Amino acid sequence: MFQHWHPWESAACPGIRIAQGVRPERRQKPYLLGLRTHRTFLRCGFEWINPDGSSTMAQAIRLHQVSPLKASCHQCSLSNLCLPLAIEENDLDRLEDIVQQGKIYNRGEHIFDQSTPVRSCFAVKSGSIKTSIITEGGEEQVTGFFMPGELVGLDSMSSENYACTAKALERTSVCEFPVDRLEELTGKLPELQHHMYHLMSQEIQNSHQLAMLLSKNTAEERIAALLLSLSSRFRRRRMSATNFSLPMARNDIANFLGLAVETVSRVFTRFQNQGIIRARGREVELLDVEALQMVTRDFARQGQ
Amino acid sequence: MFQHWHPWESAACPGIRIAQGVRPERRQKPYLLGLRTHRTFLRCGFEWINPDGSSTMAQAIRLHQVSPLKASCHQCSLSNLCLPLAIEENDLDRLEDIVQQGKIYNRGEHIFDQSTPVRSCFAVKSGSIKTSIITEGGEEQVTGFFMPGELVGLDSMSSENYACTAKALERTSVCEFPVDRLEELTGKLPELQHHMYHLMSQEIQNSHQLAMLLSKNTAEERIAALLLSLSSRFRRRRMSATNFSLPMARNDIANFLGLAVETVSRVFTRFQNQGIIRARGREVELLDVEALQMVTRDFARQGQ
DNA sequence: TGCTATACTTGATTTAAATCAAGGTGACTG
DNA sequence: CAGTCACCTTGATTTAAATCAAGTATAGCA
Repeated sequence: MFQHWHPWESAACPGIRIAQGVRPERRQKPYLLGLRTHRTFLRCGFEWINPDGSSTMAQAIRLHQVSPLKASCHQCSLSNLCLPLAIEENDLDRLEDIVQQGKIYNRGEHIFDQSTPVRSCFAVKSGSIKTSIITEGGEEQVTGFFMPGELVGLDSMSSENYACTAKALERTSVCEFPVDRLEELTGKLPELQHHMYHLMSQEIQNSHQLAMLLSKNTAEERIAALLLSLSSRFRRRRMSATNFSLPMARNDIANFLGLAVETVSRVFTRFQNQGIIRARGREVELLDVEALQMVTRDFARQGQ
Repeated sequence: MFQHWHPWESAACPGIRIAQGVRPERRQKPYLLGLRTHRTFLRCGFEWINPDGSSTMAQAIRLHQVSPLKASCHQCSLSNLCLPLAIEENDLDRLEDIVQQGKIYNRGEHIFDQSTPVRSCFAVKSGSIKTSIITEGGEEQVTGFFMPGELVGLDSMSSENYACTAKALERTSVCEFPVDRLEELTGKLPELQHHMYHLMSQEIQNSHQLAMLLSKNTAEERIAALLLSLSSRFRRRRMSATNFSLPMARNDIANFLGLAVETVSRVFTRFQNQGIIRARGREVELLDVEALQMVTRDFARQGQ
């Protein structure tokens, strides 16, 4: 059920800072609210919301290392996952003409920021990225995690401004596709256009699956689903499906799945005690994939 | 924050039937679970999952009334909301060539069914539609409500099978756009292609907003947000923004927002007691829009 | 006009998960 | 190598919302 799953996220987001002495009112009957992950006020990447409501810009320190090499989708090991997937060998040159390859971002750096003008969408070449949207109040909702070969920024295609912020979870290199040129090209290559439509509809489906998970599933089910999603995505990339390193912090998992960090931690421990997984920090080993699948499906079973 | 909001749904879904004597296990410590809306087992439209796990097909009784008139986007009152919005007057003929206009569905009828081959996407001409996805277990998650001028089926563009089921919430007429011909046309009309990308990215954003709502907001906040979304969409259609009739049942609202029906009912009552709205059945009057906006934003405020 | 089914409401009780609190762990730094 | 900081874990308590239960409207229909 959750096989085809793109969204996932992570990042020991170093930009996060807790505002001091701020007590957001959430409930009708105020109850001393701490500043929980789940509803964390944070530096928005492009601006920092101060406790008094004012905001100050924070300069993003980026490292735009444009590779001297010409883009070469021909040789890319991800060509069967990424956009080249949809293109004939002979048309690949035309994609290479528009792609800017080799930008590298360090952990925590922003690939693009919410509410800034859209220029490009990006394919992950190595590393991983999380995307999140941030409300006026400074609350964050992680909307997805992206692995090599996946396209980031589809939610902003043909919009004025980016709808989300994309942040590198680790040292990450990306290929950049300027949207206007990409649109132009898809107008000429029907297969590429078809693929873009497909990717975008896929993205909608993923997001609906996430909504479903958030609205109907328990903490255990959500986390099991995420682990399985990661597992299958690692497998597709020829990496171990049972032994991997989470690119994201518990914090990000919690935010993505609509849980508190503590809950995520507890579920990990519970799964560990049940012998379903072994986890030490971000290192995870899935010991019993079937059991995990049972957890995600349990709720869908009728009766016994 | 929730101004640009498409998803919404409804429908006094007459297909819903409660399976007898079935007690799905959801919790670790089983607790006599009833068959709640929130996790309702229902006839999937195309098949009915029996308590014993078997399934029987249910024949959809449709009414394909193809209008004798040729499609005329030129005269359509929705041309400033629908696809024609993106097309030059002179190119409109080409859109009219591919659109099949005038199919009418009665309340509860399916426009298309999840897991059946994709043929077309649909624009609502009058009436309203809800889309939902259904799991193996027969659980439903409403993913969106669609009003006149909005496009249904974008989550299935360029896919093999429909990713969701679309159901008429009331007597509804639609225009049908065969996907293959639409793709072909967008290859020739760059503005139309741009618009399609835009609509689809919009759809992704909507879905992310929904995920955010589900994961971070209280019942009151969710319902206030939905009411405001409906309000603004009615306004855009030149209808009263404060006095309207909900096209969907409480049931659908609950499902869409990840709540139990009882909770929806209680919040409606609470809002009414506070003088924010007046509601009698599906008839709703927004008495204090500002107050509603406060509710949705409250959580986003820092401190007092 | 009453019958029936579905939709909606209200109240009492239970629960999963959030919150608060206070630890531990581990990596980097001066 | 002690100090710092971010991240993670565990326990006790609280809470919003679900569940269960039992109504009351409302609409369609014979």
